[in-house]
This record gives sequence, structure tokens and C-alpha cells, in this order.
Amino acid sequence: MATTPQPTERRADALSKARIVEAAIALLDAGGESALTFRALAGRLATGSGAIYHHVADKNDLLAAASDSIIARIVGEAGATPREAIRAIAAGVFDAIDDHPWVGAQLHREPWRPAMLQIFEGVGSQLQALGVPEPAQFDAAAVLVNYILGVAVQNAANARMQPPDADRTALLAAVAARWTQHDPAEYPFVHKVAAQLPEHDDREQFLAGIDLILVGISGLGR
Amino acid sequence: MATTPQPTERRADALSKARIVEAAIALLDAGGESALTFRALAGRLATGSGAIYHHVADKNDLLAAASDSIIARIVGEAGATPREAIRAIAAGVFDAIDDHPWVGAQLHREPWRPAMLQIFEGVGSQLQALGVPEPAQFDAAAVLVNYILGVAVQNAANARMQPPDADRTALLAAVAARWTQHDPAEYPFVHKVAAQLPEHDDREQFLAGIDLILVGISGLGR
DNA sequence: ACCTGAACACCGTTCAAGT
DNA sequence: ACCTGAACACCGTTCAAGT
Repeated sequence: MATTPQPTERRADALSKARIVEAAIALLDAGGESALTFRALAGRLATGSGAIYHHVADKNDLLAAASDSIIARIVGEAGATPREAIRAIAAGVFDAIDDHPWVGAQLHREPWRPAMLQIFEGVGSQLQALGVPEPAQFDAAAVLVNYILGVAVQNAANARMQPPDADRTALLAAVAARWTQHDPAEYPFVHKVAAQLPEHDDREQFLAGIDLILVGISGLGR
Repeated sequence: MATTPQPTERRADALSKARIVEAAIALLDAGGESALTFRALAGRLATGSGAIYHHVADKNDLLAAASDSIIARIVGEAGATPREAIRAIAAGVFDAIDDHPWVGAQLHREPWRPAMLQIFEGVGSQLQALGVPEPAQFDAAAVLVNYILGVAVQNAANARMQPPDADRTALLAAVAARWTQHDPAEYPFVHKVAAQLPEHDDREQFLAGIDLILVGISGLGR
């Protein structure tokens, strides 16, 4: 009775949005999007499924918050030049999807979410530093962000088709094998590229695409 | 007894994959992705939900087949020049997503499906005609396809946030309003662009992006 | 061979009841 | 205020039974 507990004190294991998001990320990383259920989450947090709704609005809110949390870790990657800074942002998103494929499917929904805003702001501010004229900056940023997120979605879809431990070459070889099953007369270009698919480095190809777009952007202001 | 029915004759309303896909597209166009359920589909086709499984493997197969059906309609759009042909393919995909937003979320999964192959083949063959050197064709096609599909996913996500009859300007104004709710000091570029968002023509911007990437591609072979 | 539709094994979400 | 967990209103998918 000498010591009364401080009323603002909370149990160390009290629920919070941060703890819920952390547990959700663990489930998503371990088993993909289908592994995140409110029952599994409640089990991992040792609570009832209804308790989660006191901290997140619904499953969509939970997925978006988890995605924001992953992307927030990769911002602020500086570079010596604007071009290098844009490359660093792009590579950061690419690698984040590599580690957390389920994020790729979340980046587009609700474009006012921190994940989208941070990527757009990061790219756009570097375009200003690059000297892209004001009227062209919006178009230029839109091209880069749409390309970066498009590749993110593709990588997320690829990861969903394979067991989590499958390597990149095996996945690409499987896609190439499917491509060559079609009629070569109908898809000659697809057949030609299928041979290059398994051994190509898709991270390198992605960054080569960033460079190519930056070349096109540098021609905007002439 | 004079006339015996031909054994190969089928009832006019017999189930087939084509009829099922047609009904699925109607449900998806009317109510979005959540409107496509096997119960609703069975109701529209006046059959049992189990009967559908005699013609499609599962819901994923059905969504992919519906998406292939939409994209198949837009191929073969010729152009006077390779550059115009690539623009026509890109605009065709853009307009198809505008009419059928749910397609945008389907294009990336299973990249050996006709939808992906047709877009990739259409773009790639025009790059050959454009004179892009052989070693650079794969990279160049990948940039264009990833950009086209990235925008498609974004438009699909935007459509999902709004009632089906909402117009584009209202949607963009709503996004801009959300963007300006954030701290201008943290997101200066986002704030600047938010002012241009509602009145900008996103179809024009998309095609400007195609042109910009083609400029970058033309620099590949030097 | 194709169809029927009830049954099964799940979901997200709600809410009366507890602390 | 926060938590509990049964209950509700759905899903996709299966499968014995029909034609």
C-alpha cells in the first residue's frame, strides 16, 4: 500500500498498433498474404480476434500499415548525385519487395498512404535537384514511380507462384519453359527472349531501366 | 422416330468455358472484383455452383481467363510507324483498364498467360522494327511492359476506391485533398504536384511517359 | 459426361459479456 | 477502456446423388 501503481503504466505486453503490425509482418513474411488471418494474429498475440479491432480499422488498414512500415525503413538513402539518389530509392524498393514480396501488392492502393508519398517525394525532389524544368517534373516523377511500382508488383506476383525458398534462376527458368510452350510463329519475340530469361539479372535489368528513363527525362527540358 | 437427334448436338444454353467467362466479365464490370462469387455466377447461369468446376479449374483460372479475354480484343492495333504501334498497344491497355478496372490487378499473375504474352510480343516486335539492336531489345521491352502494367495496376486501384460512376476529376481531386493533408515541410514536392493533379489528363501523361521511354530506348544503340 | 446443391472448412467482422 | 471469444454472414471448393 506504500507504492501505488502509476495509472499511466501499461503492461509490457499490452496490445498496440505497433505490436499488431509487427506480428502481422512476421506472419506475412513466413507464409505470404494468405497466412495473415485475424485468428492466426490473435493466436500469436495471445488475445482474442476482436481485440485487434480496437487498434486497427480492418484488414485493409492492417495490410497498409504493415506495408508503410516496410517502406519507411528504406527512405532517406542519400546519394552523391541526384541520379544516384534516385537509383538508391529504386533499389531500396526492389530489395524491400525481395525480402517482403507481399508489400508489392499493397503499394498502389490508397495513394495518400505514407509508402506512396515517400517514394513520390523522394523521386520528385531529386528531379528538382537534377534540373528538370518545373512543368516537366510531374510527368517525369510519374513515369519513374509507375515503373518502380510496376516492377514491384511483378516481383510480388512472381514470388507468390513459388515456394518462399525457391531461388530466382529456378523461377525464371520455369517461366521461360512456359513461354516456349506457345507457338513460335505466333510469339517469335517471346521465344527469342525466353532463352535469355533464366540467366539474366533482373535487378540489373530493373536499374538499367531506371537509367534509360533518366536519359529520356534529361531530354525533356531542351 | 424418323429424325434422330444428332449426338454431337448440344443444347443452346449448355455450359461452356466461354459462356462462364462471359458471365464472369458481366459480374466483374457491374460490381467489381468482390461481385464475382461462384454463387452469383451460378445464379446468373441458372446452374449449380459445382457445375462451374467442370469448365474452369478454380477462381484464379476464371479471373485469368476473363482478363485474357479482355486483352485479346485490343491486340493487332497496327500503326504507320513502330512508335505509333507501341503507342496504340499502350493506349489499348490503358483504355481496356478504364472500361474493366478489375483487369489491372490480373495482368501480372502467371506471366505465361496470353494477356502478358500478347503485350510483350506486341511491344517487342515493334522494337525490332524500330531498329533497337538485338542485345538491348529485352531490356527495352521490359521497361515498356513494366511501365504499361504499372499504370494499369494504379488505375485499377484508383477505380476500386470510387463508385463505378465517379468521374476522373472527382477521383483526382479527392487524392489531391488527401495529399495536402500531410505536412508541407515533409512533402514539399507532393504538395506542389497536388495542385496540378485534379486538372491533369492522366491518359495524356501516360502516353507522354511512353514517348519519354522511347527517347531513352533510342539512345541504347548508339 | 455433365449437372445439382447441400455440406465442409474456412474467412472478416460484430457484439454481448466480462475485467 | 480494453479485452474475450462465440456468433453471424459470408466465402471457395468438394462430392454424393441424380440425369
